[in-house]
Amino acid sequence: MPRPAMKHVRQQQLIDATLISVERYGLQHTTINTISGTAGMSSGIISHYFGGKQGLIEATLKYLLSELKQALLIRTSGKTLSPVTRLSMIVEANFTELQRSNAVTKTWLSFWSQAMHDPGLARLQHINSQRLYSNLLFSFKQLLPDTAAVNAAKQTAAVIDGFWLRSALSSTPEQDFKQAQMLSKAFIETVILQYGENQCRH
Amino acid sequence: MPRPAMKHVRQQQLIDATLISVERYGLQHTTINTISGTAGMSSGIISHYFGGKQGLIEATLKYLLSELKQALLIRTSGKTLSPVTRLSMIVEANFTELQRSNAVTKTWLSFWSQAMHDPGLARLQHINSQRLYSNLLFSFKQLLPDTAAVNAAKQTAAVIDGFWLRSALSSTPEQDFKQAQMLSKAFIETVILQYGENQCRH
DNA sequence: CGTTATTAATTGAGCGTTCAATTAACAACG
DNA sequence: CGTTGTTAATTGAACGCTCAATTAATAACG
Repeated sequence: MPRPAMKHVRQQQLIDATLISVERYGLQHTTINTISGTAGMSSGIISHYFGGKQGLIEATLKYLLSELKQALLIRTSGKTLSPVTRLSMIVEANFTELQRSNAVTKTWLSFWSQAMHDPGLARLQHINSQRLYSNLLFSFKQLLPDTAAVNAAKQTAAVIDGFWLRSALSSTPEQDFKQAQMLSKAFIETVILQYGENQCRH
Repeated sequence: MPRPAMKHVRQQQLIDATLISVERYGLQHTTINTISGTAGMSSGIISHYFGGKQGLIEATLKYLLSELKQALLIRTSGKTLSPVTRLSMIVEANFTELQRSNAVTKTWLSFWSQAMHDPGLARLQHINSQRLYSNLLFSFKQLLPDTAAVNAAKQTAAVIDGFWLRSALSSTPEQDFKQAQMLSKAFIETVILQYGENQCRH
């Protein structure tokens, strides 16, 4: 059955199966058997398409990173948005349904803890962390003086990641994620408003 | 060598060795051999004192939780502090030298990802998360109306956890932690000040 | 000498990787 | 249109390794 398109399909199926397996068993107890079993294939296929378990793990992380990137692009590219609206879009991109899903939250957390000991994963994690900051900074600079914009961007990045983390670990993730999104946007308003107030008094 | 005090000492030595091992190899590659080797003992001792590897892991997490609790108590108990000062103390307690150390950041992250699949660890994590929020809420309620205080406490908890996470994963943790502490306090000032401004206009 | 503390060796389950064998699809050819 | 050769896709058993737990032996006290 030599089908050239098969490779692409199989790889995505295995990535999906990895997410499901991590959701069910955690990364620690995810084995090539739990993954290949979930995908309805045999264990050998993983080494064949990804060179080994580690290769599949990294491919899965890259997939999540690209999904996060696209979530923002869909909301912004081609459109002309006000800085405040664009900041809202950044928040929303980080709280999409996919990002809130159990499978993905568990996977992100597992990857983060692994990233501290794996230079390859650390690099990917760092790129992602920087991207959030850069995106925020771009919009804040259109609203605030540079120094204030830098601080606002750093604080907002922390708020988003912090809310995301606390929601993911919460016993009621659904409602916590929803409120997290609101409070993140409220936080941005506060930061901007605060500067306006200060300016009145100076 | 039956020394009654030995038990206590050995247990703490093994907990310390666990932290060192997690720092060096990550929780994933931390084995009873890397721990007992670091402690200068043999592997069997872990089962003897903790019933197994998992028991030692949980004891180590409990140790970190108690250290975090004490860091705040030392800064507040017995003293009469203004609400704003107390909020500063809460921030500082979450960014102590111990909490910033490589061994501890790696350990926390590993535990968090495990907590999503281990009810025992999840319970401990949840208690800790709630404690930060409760502590913040207590002081904010002395400064703001209830609704505003609740939101401020949630946002501040997210800021602290978010900054902590981003600093821990940063390639320059030292300076990032330092700035994180500053910007966390700055946010608290902003929230309080912001409310004062609003009141003038209403 | 009995008790407790500790070690060192052993066990057995679980894991990722490898690879020879199998299957399925297409292509070339008569 | 059927036969055959070729190639890619896939399987799953076998292998070697790692690790947590167990065990029995040793050492240090009272």
